[in-house]
Amino acid sequence: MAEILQVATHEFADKGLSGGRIDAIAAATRTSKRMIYYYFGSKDGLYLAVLEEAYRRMRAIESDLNLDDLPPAQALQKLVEFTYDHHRDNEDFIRLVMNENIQRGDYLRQSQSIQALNTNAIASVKAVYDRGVAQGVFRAGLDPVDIHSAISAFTFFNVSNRHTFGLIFQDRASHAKANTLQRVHVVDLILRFVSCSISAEQ
Amino acid sequence: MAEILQVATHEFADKGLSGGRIDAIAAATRTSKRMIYYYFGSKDGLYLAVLEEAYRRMRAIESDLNLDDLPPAQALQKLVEFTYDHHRDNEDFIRLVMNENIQRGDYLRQSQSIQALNTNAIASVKAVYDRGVAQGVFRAGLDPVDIHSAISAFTFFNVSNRHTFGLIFQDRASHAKANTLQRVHVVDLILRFVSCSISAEQ
DNA sequence: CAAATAATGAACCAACCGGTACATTCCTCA
DNA sequence: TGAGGAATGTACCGGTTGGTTCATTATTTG
Repeated sequence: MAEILQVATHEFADKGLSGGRIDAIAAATRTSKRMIYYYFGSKDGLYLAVLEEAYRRMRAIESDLNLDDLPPAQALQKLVEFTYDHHRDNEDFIRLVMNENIQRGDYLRQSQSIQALNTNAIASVKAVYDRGVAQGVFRAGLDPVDIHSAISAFTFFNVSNRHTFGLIFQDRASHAKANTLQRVHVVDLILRFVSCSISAEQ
Repeated sequence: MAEILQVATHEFADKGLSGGRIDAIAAATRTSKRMIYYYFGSKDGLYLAVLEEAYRRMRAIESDLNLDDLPPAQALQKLVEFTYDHHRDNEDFIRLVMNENIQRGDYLRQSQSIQALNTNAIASVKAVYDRGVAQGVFRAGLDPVDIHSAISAFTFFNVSNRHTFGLIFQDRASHAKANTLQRVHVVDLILRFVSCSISAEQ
């Protein structure tokens, strides 16, 4: 059953929900199509299980970073770098989320178990941010959710739009650079965003 | 034929390539399925035509902003705001691009006509950025492509991940705020990124 | 006008694919 | 050992869907 989930994760991440084929999943498993329906009931049921499992695994890894041991700026940097690497190395997850957005979040909405997940992520950001504000290195008045959004936006986009972005700029990027925004730049962007000293906005 | 393209754009943006139905498109048109195949040959052919048309329309709108008339910082701000609004108001285009990324850019790659498009966008950014550096308000050493990437990442993500992001944080955002990163913040992020004075990076 | 070509309609098809019926085997436990 | 449920293999089905066949009607063009 774990094998089914694993194969199905890859199939759905690869082809999307409507593009993914139950027969293909069955063929790549040591079990049969019959078993998939026995355990998961329907294609949608399987997809939902895949989605939940992917989010669950994501959270599990994301939890322990021990950011409290570092000064705020370095903690934030570490968080960004971790998120960057993690997204880059888990393309299947990214693609599942993309697909879910194409479905307008219909399946995610069905799953009660996922909703509360990212509250932890926000809590981490908030802790670091508050500490930074208290120490006078971060400017006050920002919403931790916005900081989290910013981090996600970059690291997610970097992976999700790899193909179209890479294609459009491939001529310029004939050099080794991977067509995407480099990690240092993302770190830089975020740190500058929360940083205190800056010229007048607007 | 323009009508077919329009309806097909919506269908593919809505359901994706494999999820979109030729019959549905035909039904929503005043022509017939027979005509779709007469003009576009196949489902893939229609999809490709939709993709090319969407990119073409995108470029057409994007071209004239007259950024040269403004001081660098304001020009950049205007560019960001325009991109933000434009992405937000053209969800169909965003969804098509998402879908194309799920297909790993296979269809975009087939189209020679699209490749050169965003060179203009880069040129705009580069002009503003260079001017800013010359005037001492932007720091030197950045690649215009990275600035463009950053702008795209935010404005695109804001629309593309609306659903999953909104769901996860919906409890927090019971207030009017639309769950996504606000425009002011995106402007702020980008301006801070290119701005000169800032505490030590790292 | 005639010939050729573009445009169109209606019914049809074969493959695909999610899902199921039915029978069988395996495992658990008293 | 035997009863009952869990697990599984095989073969099949019926609706869907991309795509087509054949015939017909406009429309252009020499």
